[in-house]
Amino acid sequence: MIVGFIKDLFKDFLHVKSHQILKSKLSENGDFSSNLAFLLTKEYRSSPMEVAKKIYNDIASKLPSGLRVELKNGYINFFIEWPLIKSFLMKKEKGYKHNGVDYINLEYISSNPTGPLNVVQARAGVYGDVLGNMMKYVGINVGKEFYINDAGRQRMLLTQSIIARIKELKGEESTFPEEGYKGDYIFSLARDFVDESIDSIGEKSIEEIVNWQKSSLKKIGIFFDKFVKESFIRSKGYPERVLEILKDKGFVYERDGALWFKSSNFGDDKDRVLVRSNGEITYFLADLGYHFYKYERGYKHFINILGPDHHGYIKRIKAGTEVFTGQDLLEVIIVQQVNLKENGKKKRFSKREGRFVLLDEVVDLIGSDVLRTFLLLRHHEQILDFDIELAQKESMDNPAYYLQYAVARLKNIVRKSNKEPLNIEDIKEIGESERRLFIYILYFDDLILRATQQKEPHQLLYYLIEVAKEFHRYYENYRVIGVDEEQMRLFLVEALIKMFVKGMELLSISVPERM
RNA sequence: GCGCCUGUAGCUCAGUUGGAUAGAGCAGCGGAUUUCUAAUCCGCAGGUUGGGGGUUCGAGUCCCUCCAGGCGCGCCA
Repeated sequence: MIVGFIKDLFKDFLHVKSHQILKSKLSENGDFSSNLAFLLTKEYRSSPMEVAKKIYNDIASKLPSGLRVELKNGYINFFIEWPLIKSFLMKKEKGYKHNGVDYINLEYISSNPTGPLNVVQARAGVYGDVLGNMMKYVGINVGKEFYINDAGRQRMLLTQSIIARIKELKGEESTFPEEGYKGDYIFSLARDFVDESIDSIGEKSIEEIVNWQKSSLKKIGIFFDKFVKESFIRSKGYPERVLEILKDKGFVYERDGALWFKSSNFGDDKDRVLVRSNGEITYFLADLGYHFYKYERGYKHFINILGPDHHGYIKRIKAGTEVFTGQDLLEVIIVQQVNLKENGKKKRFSKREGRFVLLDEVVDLIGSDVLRTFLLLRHHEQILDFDIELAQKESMDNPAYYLQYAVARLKNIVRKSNKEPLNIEDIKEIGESERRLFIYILYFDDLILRATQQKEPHQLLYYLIEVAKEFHRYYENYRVIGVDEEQMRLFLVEALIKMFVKGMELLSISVPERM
């Protein structure tokens, strides 16, 4: 935690809110810089450079060995030299001080079990998965959860669709439900359950589809701590319990035979139905029940990752949750859509019509590493175009290989060298190129913390690509094996391997031994 | 109409909760291998950050407005 260490030098200036220690872009400006002087020009009534000088006088006596300071244009620039790098590398603990909430529920994908997973769902999946991994890495206690909507109307439609196909198979007369599911997989389910009793088809087909989904998730390296079924939530009476609380607090009223939640009190466009006039509860009330179940298990903060078509849902689910927790505990993150394209032209994506790109197909075609990288390569609020032909054609240019190749080169050096890396205590000096790489290693934990706080996993991917670039350049210019510095450089090589392995584990990109 | 998101190089995108000279990949052009893996590296070229106004030491980033695109607005989930 090099950034925190530098910031601690400025103990007298903690009141300055937007003080930042930034990683410098240009090496002439040092490794890190502080913008503090700019923020204090008013208070000190003098120019940034003058302020910087005063600040420097304050901290000069506290500077540890290996930390050099230069003042430039009002910036306070820090140069990290080997003695300081060494002391950081020798520290055992990461030194994260995460403040506040540390028991977080992270819910993502949460699809209807009405068909196999597709590429669109995989985006939110990969995003949530990596975010969860990073949270765990920085020491936050987080539960990754998948909510299975195995109840309600969509389930009924699924069952009806299958029954209709079974009748077709048997040559009986049947009418396919108007909004039924038309995908090919319905035929295969129909064949599986052709001799099944009508009553059990619903449950068995859901079971089957959930298994498909779980195997797809495994295939692309997305993992959950827990799966929760809507049917479980309903059978345990959670929706009713929430309903009672909402009633007690006076947020429920009856109109047209239905029960409504006063979500408009919380900034929603209009009120929302909790119980339909036919007595059935809505998806919304069941979902509130699910959130109550999360709350009951002691979670202090909930994060839901949803698709953009759900943004109209945010207000009401936040409002409902706030009523029974008494606090604003729910945070909703929208991961933007994936546009499926075919030869540059936009393709209609509809689950019911059965026209969508199956996750399994894509993974088989381009591989999990390439797909994950492709999905993580953009900010989650950026719409992403996915063209399967193009993705296949360009898969060789995918950054996943660039990262993996760097690791393969590193591991190859270790294999081929017959020497041992130098003990860190015995390393007296390093070159500038090595120093730059060590700085990347030092900053790694800071970067993860930043990416986690901002909930932007793509930052980690970009960072690893940047380090890989720095290493590939190093590799072209310096030899490890057979030179005087071999053992020192072996130490660097092993440190880099550790960092890449850690980073790629968080991203669930596989680490090759050779390529 | 209202709400949310987006607009940065020919294309696809990064850009530090406002920081120094806006960066990468692809595409284009030109180079580098008797030495640990060329799935690599180096160089050249490419920009009115959608338009306009504002806030300030400083704006791609914040505010206002206009333009363009996407998504949502159900007693579906």
